[in-house]
Amino acid sequence: MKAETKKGKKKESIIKAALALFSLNGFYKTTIPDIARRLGMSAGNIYNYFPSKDILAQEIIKYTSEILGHEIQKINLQTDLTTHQKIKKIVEVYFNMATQKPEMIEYFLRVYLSNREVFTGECDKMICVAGFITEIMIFFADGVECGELRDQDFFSAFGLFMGYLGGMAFLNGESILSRPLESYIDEIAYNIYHALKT
Amino acid sequence: MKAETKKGKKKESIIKAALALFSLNGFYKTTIPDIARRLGMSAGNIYNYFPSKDILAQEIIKYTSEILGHEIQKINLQTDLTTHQKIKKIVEVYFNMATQKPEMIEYFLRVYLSNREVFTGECDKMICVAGFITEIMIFFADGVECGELRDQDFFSAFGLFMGYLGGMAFLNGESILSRPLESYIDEIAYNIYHALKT
Amino acid sequence: MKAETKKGKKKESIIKAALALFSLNGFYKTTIPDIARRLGMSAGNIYNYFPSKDILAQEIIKYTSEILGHEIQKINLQTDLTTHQKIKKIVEVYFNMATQKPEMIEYFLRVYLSNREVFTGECDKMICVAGFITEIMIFFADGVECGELRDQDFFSAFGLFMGYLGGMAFLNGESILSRPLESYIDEIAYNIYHALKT
Amino acid sequence: MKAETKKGKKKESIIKAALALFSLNGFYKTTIPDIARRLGMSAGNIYNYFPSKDILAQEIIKYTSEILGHEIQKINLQTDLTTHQKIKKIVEVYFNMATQKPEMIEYFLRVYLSNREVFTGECDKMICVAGFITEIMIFFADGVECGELRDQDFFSAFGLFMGYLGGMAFLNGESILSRPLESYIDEIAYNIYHALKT
DNA sequence: GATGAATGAGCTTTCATTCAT
DNA sequence: AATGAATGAAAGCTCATTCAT
Repeated sequence: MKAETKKGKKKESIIKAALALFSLNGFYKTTIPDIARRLGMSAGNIYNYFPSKDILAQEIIKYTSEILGHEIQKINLQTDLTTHQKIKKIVEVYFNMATQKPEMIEYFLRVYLSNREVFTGECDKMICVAGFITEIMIFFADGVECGELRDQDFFSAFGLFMGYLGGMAFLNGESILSRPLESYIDEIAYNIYHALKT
Repeated sequence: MKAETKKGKKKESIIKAALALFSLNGFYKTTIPDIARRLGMSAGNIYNYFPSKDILAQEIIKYTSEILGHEIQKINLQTDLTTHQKIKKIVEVYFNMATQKPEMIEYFLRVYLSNREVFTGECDKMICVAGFITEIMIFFADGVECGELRDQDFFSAFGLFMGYLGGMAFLNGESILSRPLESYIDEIAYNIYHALKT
Repeated sequence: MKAETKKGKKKESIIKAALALFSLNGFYKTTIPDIARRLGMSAGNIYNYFPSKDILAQEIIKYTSEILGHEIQKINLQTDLTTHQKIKKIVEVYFNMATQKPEMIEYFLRVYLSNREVFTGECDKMICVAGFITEIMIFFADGVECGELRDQDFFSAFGLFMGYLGGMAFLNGESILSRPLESYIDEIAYNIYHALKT
Repeated sequence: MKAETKKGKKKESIIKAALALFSLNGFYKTTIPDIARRLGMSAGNIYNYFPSKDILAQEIIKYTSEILGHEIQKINLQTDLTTHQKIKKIVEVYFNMATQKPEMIEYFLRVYLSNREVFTGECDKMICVAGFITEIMIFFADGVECGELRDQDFFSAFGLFMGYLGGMAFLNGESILSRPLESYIDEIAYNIYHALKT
């Protein structure tokens, strides 16, 4: 994503607009004209930047995965933290996003995870979110290495982590939780830690 | 669902066909003619049983939620089991479904959780899956009462449980897991138990 | 319309129900099931009495025309009345119908006059309302004969009479008139009389 | 109706085609594909100009009302004419239209007056034909002011005028009249004048 | 690059009518 | 006579995508 070039900048603005709309209204309920309108450009012109709606959706998930991955990476780099503290930080970052800039997480949950038929080809088998998954892998490997986490199948831990956080974000989005999402951080971090610790 | 009447039987057969197709291809990629074709009936006739595609989708989630709820209920009624054993049973039931009759769980994950705009009205705020949620609530309350589970916010426990299982089912559906889903039962039950225990 | 036979009675009840619905919602916005529902019978059964929706509509106009014609006939038979008085009576009858049992007049205006494609075959060229037209003809001929009305082309008089009354009924139906329809009787009878008198 | 712009021109061409078809075959018997076919364009494209069939029908009545209103206005502006002469002119204009370009008048009679459910919202209560009605109002007020017409309820006069002309146009359309429509001009103008004069 | 009119395929839904029961 | 499930044809409308300008 050479956001420096003019073309790169425009692509990113389209990605942002489409991300907002897709996450809010769903992939199929968002039309290309909708996206164009939000940007004040013509529908046809979007095709000068992305060859199809599907490809646009794929680019969005890559973009989103990169940004979320970066956030986890920042935590992974803080080597002075205990694993429990890292877990808390990750939950915190995730929940803050879910409440303050919910588009990315909603996109994950409601567009990427559901409309599998859209994310084929280059995006098969979660390749397009590899950046994000890798950072979770690193977090987990670190925890295992320093003896704080049990050495188990990675996906077993990954499913717990991401399923749990996603589930809570969903419940929050549905206004079902009795308290603000952020107030759950401590107990959820506690639960995750106790599930995974040695 | 008076499946005894002729009309009830037909309704159920439509529900089953639609469930299979929706869970496989998504709500918007499945057309009413698709469903009709699978049943060998005309598209128009489906409207003699369900007034709209949306309503059909809502009836399906009710149907599914009832069946899944029953499965959990059966476990809840086995009072001789420890909470850890119950957790294992629930995971087992869930994973068996996910591999053997994946439609229901896939429907939950890919249709119900994602296409929120479809589940409005009568189905707002997860009302249509209340049957299922209630059973999980009972499981949790029992565990707390007998002292095996920590008394925490229900949704905190619910999100863990369902997010985790859903996450694993998803990874399995994407053929990402390195082992068969069932082989994860023990370690996942272990993780959940340690996350929630006192 | 042998209303005495069982079949005749049922036919009439269908006609009445259909008349009410067609005049209220229009021919194309009224469905056969709508009519059946209003009668508490099945849609299919209606076809045991009328071979098609179009034919039903045609039978209705004949039925209506007969009844309206009878009303005019009653006035024609009152030989003691002056033509001006007869005009007043006709206007009165018409407006009373338009306010108290508006179905027939609305049917005339909004179904019969507009959906010409429905009234073909047997009903071409207003044959089906001949009964009514004939009575107006008689009224006019009488008026001419007794020297009160100018002898002009019948349709010139007929158009005035019926167009005028229909127009007023329409305006009334649209709630556009500033006063109740009945309050117009005198001035309208006056206008008609002065238009047609010798 | 900015007919100058390209889009305006196209809109007008759609209006004209739809007007012709609606007036000939009725609103419900005319399909969007019918209209498109007549224009050699695709059905979908019509929706780039009018958001729905109903709205299209409403635009047509506005368009028609404006044109008919203009014709009356021209007569109103001829201050040298007596009221009787004006009436004759109006009848003449109306009948000429009815025979030479019958779409507009047929549209009035068979689409606008009958399919009330289509002309809701912006078009409620004859708002969309206000332009035309206003000119008739002016004609009537002028006639009253100069002492030639009796001062009565406007709708009483309006109903006479328009009901009469509409009725004759209808009879003509049904090929029921014994003579060409234009041949009735004099006697009808006479009738109207004598109905309304002081 | 940018526009937006145009297309065409496809969708949900409706409904008169038929027909087995 | 009566039912109502079933059909099939068609309608209105949407939208990703193309392309002339």
